[in-house]
Amino acid sequence: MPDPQLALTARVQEALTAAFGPSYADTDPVIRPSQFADLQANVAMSLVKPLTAERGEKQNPRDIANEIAERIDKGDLIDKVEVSGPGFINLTLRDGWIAAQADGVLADPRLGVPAATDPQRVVVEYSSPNVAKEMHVGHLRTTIVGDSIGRILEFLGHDVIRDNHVGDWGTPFGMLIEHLLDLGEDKAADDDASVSDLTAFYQAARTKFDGDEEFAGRSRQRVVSLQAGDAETMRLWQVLVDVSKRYFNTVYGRLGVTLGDEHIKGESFYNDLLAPTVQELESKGIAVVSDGALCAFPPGFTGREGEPLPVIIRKSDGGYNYSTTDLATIRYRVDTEHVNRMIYVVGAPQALHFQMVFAVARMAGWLNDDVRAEHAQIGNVLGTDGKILRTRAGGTVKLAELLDEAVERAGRAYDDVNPDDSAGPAARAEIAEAVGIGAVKYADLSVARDSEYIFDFDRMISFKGNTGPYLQYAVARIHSIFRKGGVTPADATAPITITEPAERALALQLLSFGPVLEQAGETAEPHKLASYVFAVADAFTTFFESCPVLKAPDEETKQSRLSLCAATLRTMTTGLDLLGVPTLERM
RNA sequence: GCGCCGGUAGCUCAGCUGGACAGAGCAUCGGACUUCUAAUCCGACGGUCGCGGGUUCGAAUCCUGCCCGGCGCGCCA
Repeated sequence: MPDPQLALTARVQEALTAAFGPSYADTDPVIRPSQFADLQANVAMSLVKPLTAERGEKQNPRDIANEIAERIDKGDLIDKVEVSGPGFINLTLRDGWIAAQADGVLADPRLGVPAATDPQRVVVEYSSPNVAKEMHVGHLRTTIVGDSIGRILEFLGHDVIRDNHVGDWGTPFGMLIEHLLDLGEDKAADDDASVSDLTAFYQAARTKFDGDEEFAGRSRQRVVSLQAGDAETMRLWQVLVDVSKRYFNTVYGRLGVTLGDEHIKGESFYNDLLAPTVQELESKGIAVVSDGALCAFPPGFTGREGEPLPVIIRKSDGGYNYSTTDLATIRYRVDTEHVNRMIYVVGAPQALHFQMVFAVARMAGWLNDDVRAEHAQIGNVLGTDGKILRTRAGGTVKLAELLDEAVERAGRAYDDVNPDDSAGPAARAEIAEAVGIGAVKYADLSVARDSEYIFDFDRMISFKGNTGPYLQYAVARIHSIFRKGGVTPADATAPITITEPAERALALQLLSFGPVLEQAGETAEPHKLASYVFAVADAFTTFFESCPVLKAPDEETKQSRLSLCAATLRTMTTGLDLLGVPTLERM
């Protein structure tokens, strides 16, 4: 158990029992980070009331703190116990304990992160682009954040089902298929520009649909054929899907995202499940007809005039919509995939939609306390002007172009630092790619996912401060030490000893990887992991400046520091990998 | 009207399982390269935590009422 907070909690609880009796055995000692020690126990103040009642006279928090403090068994865990202020108990850990725990981290393939005791099957739904549409910045965050959530939960030992809920069904496909026919479908099949520029393709279809009655009519007819499963229509539909999949995979590959074809379960997948889902809702009395549409009215949701707000599950024309699909999806995941948790990594504007769909799913009994669904809200991406990010021309920013620019900027930054290009163009290209992509991803992952965030190239690729490049650089410097020293990180297994404050701070930092990951997984918030990796890098650079490794004063110190470097390296690379940020051996 | 997100240092953001003087990065200013990568490090400066009540020994954090910005709200997804 390398987690200092847990270790101290147990130790202080023993003291609480010793001081006040077994009824206090489960009292939370409220161990928190401290500015005056490693950690502090804040329990004394909150015990004033119960102890006053119990003892019949007014108790003083400082006295209570002293009663606890003098009963704390320091053992090999605690170095110092001090009571200060109104009743804070400051706790300083023993250097030897920290070192021993760091040794444990180094020796553990899981870096001291315990595997989940109650592994869950969890669906992470993310990215979810639309077929026949280009991916834009809006997809960036859901893709990157969702991927990291999946990686984190998987590392924690959960059974993660990645789910790319692509928009590959519904009314738009009538016009898309007709437009494809007008262009000549053979053009699409072999990657022709007419479809590879998906945005233009989609917009052209849209324009025709809005302006050409004959085309619009054909399109509506085509939707009916599609819903009916007409073979020729399905074939054309498949052409569009295949082109789009190839395109998605190009973007995913470049982003280093773990999504593949096997994770695609688009809206079309649930087509056959829509009718049975609706039927079940009807038979359970949840769905009723209103204004010709079949609706469910979850309690507590009202519209503009205070009237009950419906979830429409079958339109008055008999067709289904996205609420129907989402409900069928939940039902499928519960009945067939037997999941415990569903995480929807989707934009914040859809909050109301998901609240209502989840409410209906609870009414239907598909969701309950053991089967949870949560909307991991993703805030909008803004430009430096604070408005929704757009190109100068006012269009949506294409993801592929954005990544190109990031890599280009990273390349230029590399040139500034390394003007003679001594490592050669291949190395330059590799570094620029990793730094550019890593910068974009880290910038996205380092802010809380539900807040809007301002996309600013200059900041994310500035190589200073809390950025991807800074972290990659810290990793590269550790690699450099091993290269120069002629040893590999795997060879560093000597025990860690602590003599310098920077060593102590770094080793202590390494012990928190597990608790941080657990928290990030619980709340589906990768930015907590990002903050942690930055803190490790920060502790490392301080160590790097003040504690020479290869030129350490003696051999034992050198070996110890190599071990510390190795543990740091693995913690950082693992942490960055769970964020999906690439690392480099040199840069 | 209802719902969601935000309002914390000049800028970008953490902190919000309540805890001791509110943190980081950038920017600004001042230092550090015969030493393992200076794409670095050390230091200084900088804040009515949107506003008012309430709960508490203690509130940026919890409750409540407002204000400001953004977004969403019957048959598009």
